[in-house]
Amino acid sequence: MTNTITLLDAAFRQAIAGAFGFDADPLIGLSQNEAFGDYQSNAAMGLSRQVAEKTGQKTNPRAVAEKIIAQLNLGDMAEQVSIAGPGFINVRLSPAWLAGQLSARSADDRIGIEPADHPRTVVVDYSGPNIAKQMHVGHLRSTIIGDCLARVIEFQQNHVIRQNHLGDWGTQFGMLIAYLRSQSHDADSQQNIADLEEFYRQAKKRFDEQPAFAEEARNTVVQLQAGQSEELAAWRRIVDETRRHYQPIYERLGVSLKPEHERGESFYNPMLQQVVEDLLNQGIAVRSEGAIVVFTEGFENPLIIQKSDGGYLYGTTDLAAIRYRTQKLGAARIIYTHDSRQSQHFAQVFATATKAGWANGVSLEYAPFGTMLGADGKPFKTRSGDTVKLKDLLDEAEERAFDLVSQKNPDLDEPHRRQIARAIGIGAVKYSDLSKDRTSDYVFNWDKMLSLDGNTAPYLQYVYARIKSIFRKAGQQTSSTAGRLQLDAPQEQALAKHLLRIGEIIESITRELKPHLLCMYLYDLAVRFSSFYENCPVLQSEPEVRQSRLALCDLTARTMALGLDLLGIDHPEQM
RNA sequence: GCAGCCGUAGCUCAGUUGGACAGAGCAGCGGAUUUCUAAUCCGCCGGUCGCAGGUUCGAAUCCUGCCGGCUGCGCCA
Repeated sequence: MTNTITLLDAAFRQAIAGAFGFDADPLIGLSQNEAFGDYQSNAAMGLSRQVAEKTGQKTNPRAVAEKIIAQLNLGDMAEQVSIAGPGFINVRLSPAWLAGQLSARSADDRIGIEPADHPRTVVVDYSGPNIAKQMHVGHLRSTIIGDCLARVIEFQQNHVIRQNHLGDWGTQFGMLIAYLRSQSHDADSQQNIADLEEFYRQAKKRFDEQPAFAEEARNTVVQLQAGQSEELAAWRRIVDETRRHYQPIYERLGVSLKPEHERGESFYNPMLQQVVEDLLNQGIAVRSEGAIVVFTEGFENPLIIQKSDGGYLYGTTDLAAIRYRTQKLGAARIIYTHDSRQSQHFAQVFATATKAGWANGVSLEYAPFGTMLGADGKPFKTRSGDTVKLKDLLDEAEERAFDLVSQKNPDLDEPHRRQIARAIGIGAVKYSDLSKDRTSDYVFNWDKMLSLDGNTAPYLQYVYARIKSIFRKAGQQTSSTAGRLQLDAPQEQALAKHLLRIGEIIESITRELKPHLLCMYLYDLAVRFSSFYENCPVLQSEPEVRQSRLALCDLTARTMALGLDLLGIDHPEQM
């Protein structure tokens, strides 16, 4: 169903055209203060000048507003349209219209959310763990923000292609493979991820200390990149082992990445030489200080695409990936969810790809995010100053949540408490991250994210569980909630108006790539529902009111469930 | 040095892209419970939007300059 804001936009646009004979943006937005109304148009102030220029007559903004209203036809949508202040036009939606809208949405599988006008193929590049290393907190934001964006854009019925750009190629693997060989680890020996990490440390040390080993490591890279079977087999074992480590973490996190989404750096290896040649042929790349580089406007230092020893760099890989994604995958939009410290790198890569004509008509979008900080305002570390492993973080989240659940609901059996604790603990970690504007750094705080008060995952999950509890008590299926809605209480109207907005939110996230907009929406939904819950008895009401309120509960639950699903957060039936 | 990001209530964060007296949560204070899950709700207190100019009918938002903090910057990714 059409978004309210879109309906108002169309009606006001027509009214402006009718009043003044030209098209203008009605500047429709939510009212900042509900005392004024529900939506407002801010167009009159700006328009008064335009009108004066075109007609040569001075018209004050309030008079402009009056002329717009005279032409405005909102049908049965509005209960009241009024002018306030310098020329704001306030619209208050009518309860009857709201009730009709909600009934229609109630009957719809997508609760009335329209798909994108023009579905596109969208590549989302996120997570990108490093091979032979454990995932740590530094991977968390890319993984969950990227996953949320992929889900939202996919829900809009765009064709989303997830791409996990693994760090699975490069000089470090020569070191590691050479080291493993020297330790005479035979082909069948199974190293777990922690061993690999330790071997890597030792390999690095030996690389720095022993020239002969360094030489061997370099040769091993060459053999690997040339496709020598023995080295390749060793490399595959390392990749497989690392996957055995991160794939369960994805599943535990509720992240939708699967092995089929993996397109690591190694995948682009065969294309790198061609990328460099093409850029040289086009005169975009030049030789400089023995390397092949691309200078981009606004940056002193160039993007290096081939080292003086002939090796390629991650910029080369990123360029090859853009080419692959546009030409082979047919991407119309490519979204990169990566650390904001990469901004310069991506600016240079995008500029180069654009110049080379590899991104014609394709939108290259960088969705950067800030750093996770500890309570001291410095990057989040363990007490001893080490990087926090993602696995340890999730263990602690579940453990803390389990203590809370056990405290609040000691009667449930332990397996059930564990299950709820998983949803709450993981949900809390994800939500505390997703609910902040991704561009800024944010402070990680266990107590706040697990609190049941305030803008937290548990609070949202609690609202969902409460609604489900009502239906359990009611002893009826949600499908029997259909029927006429009546919105008499102010809390019912406030909830209804908010429910109607979900489509607008989804749309703006698709555009702005900001999951926190969904979090704010859901929190507001939870607050409004809680207020409704306090003031409007459901099951004890007269049959008609009861039916109407059950429908409101059902729609709230479905909206909450959808929102949490899009965030990748579980919603247990019971807490 | 060059480039980018940031500075909003004691704390953690919003601020719908230039609109009405700057909003939430937490903490603090005060209320509500024979409840449908109180893991809740309601109220109060709290801000020179880093500072100074400028543009505009109108600025937390745009421009300039300072102050303070973070980040990146040729052969790692």
